Amino acid sequence: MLDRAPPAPGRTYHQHCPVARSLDVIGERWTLLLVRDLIVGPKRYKDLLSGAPGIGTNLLAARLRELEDLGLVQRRVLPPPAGSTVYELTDAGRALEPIIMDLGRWAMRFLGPPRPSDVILPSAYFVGLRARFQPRAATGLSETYELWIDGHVFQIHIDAGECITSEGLEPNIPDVVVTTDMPTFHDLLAEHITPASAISSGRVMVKGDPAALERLVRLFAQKPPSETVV
Amino acid sequence: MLDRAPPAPGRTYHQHCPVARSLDVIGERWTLLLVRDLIVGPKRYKDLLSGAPGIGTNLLAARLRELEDLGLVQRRVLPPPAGSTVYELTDAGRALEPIIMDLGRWAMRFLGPPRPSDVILPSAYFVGLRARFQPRAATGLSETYELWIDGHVFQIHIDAGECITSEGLEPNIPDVVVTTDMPTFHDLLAEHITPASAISSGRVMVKGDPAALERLVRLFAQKPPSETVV
DNA sequence: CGGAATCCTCTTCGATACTG
DNA sequence: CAGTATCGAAGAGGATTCCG
Repeated sequence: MLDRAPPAPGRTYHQHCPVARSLDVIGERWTLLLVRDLIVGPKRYKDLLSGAPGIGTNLLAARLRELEDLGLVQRRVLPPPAGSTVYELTDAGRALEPIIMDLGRWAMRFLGPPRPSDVILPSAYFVGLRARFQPRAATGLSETYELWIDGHVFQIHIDAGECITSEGLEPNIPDVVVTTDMPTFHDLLAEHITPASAISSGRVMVKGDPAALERLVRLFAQKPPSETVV
Repeated sequence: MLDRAPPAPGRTYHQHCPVARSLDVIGERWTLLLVRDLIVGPKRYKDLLSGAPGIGTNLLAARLRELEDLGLVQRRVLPPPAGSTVYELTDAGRALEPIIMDLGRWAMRFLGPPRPSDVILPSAYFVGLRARFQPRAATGLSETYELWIDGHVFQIHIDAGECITSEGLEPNIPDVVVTTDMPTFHDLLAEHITPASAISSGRVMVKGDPAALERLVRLFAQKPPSETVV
C-alpha cells in the first residue's frame, strides 16, 4: 500500500509550486522548530527533546529521520571521549536561517508578554537574539560574552558590527562571563529591570567588567535605545 | 485599535519565541498556501477552494476565519453588480510576501519536474514567477502582458526593471495578449519548447507583437539566458 | 543512560452530504 | 455560491518499554 523506500510521501500538497514544495518539506508540525534549535549549533537527541516540550519522542525521531532523508540535517558521532551522536544542519538546512529570522521578525507583532502557559527556552531565545541584534549599537564594539543560563552555555561574539552566537563551550576566551536564569535574562533584555539592579539584587552575576552587561542589553533591546541616539 | 493576542489558537507550541509564535499563526496546514494565493489579488471562496485541491471546504472556512481573526486577511464585499465577497490580504498578511518568496526560492532545490500526481495551479505559478523574475532581462523594457490561461486572467507589468503581477482583469491596456493553457505555459518558461514553435503549433495565441513572447520567456526563464544550452 | 520503537487516546484532517 | 454538519482516516501527544 504505502511505498516506504522512496522519499517518504508523508503528506504532500501535490502542487508543482516551489512554495508548496517548501511546505511539503518543512511544513509539518515541529519541523521548523527543530531547525531553529539547530541553528545555534549541533544538538543531541535529548537536547532537542527538552528544547521542544510536548513533541513526544516518537515524533522527534520521525522528524529527525525526515530531515536527514531530505538532507537538511546530518548525524555525526562526536569523537571520544564524548562519543555521543549529535544532529547538525547541512548547508541546505542552514540556508533556512535567514527565513527563520524573517519569520521571527514578522511574528514580533503577535508576541506579547509571555503567557502563563509559555515556556522560555534558552536555545530558542538565543536564536531570537540574532534577529533582534542592532548593528548600530555595536559600532566600534568588539567583545565576547559567555552566558550561563539554566545549565546552558552560550557565547555571543561581537565584532565589526557582526554578531555571532553559539551554544556550547567555545574555545574563545570571553571578555565577560554572565550567569543568570532565563526569566531574569528576559526581564533584562525586555528592560523590565536595569542591569544595575539585576546585579545588586544578585539575580545576575558578572565576572569581568560589570558595565558590559549594559552594553549587552543595548545590543539586543527590543525597543530602540531611545530617541536620544541618532 | 490594536489587535489583542490571538484568542484561541487551536494548537500552540506554548513557547515564548517569535519563531514559534509565527508557526502558531501560519504553521497549520494550508494556511500559508492560502496567503500565497491571495498575494496575486483578492479571491472568492470558490477560487481559494479550487486553488487548494484537497483542502476540504470545512478546513478552508476554518482557516479563513482564523486568518481573519488574526488580522492577516479581511473580507470585503465587492460593489454591485458583482456583489460577491472576496478575501484579501491586510498589510500584516502582505508582509509575508517576501518570506513566501524566499521559501519558494529555497525550495527550488527540491522542485524537480512535475510529478504525475502534481497539479500546476495558475495562481500559484504566477506567485512563483515573481520570485523568478530576472531584472537584468528587463533593463530598458516597458511592456504589459495579459495572459489568459485556463480561465484565469493575469497581467504582468514590466517597467523600470520592476515586475508587477496581478490576477484578474486590470484597467491597464496590455501591449500584448497571450492565450494558452497551463502545461504549455510551463513548457514555454521551462524552455522545453520555443516560443516560435509554440505559436506555430497553435498551442499559444498572441495578439500583438509575436516577438513579445520571446521577451516574456526571457524575463522568467528558470535557467540564465543563453549560456550554452545543455 | 541516551536513543528510539510501541502502544493507546485524542485531535485534526479530508471527503461527502447538506443548508441558507 | 458560500459556507455548515458529519464521519472515517490519519496524525499528534503521552507514557511505557525496549535496545546498546
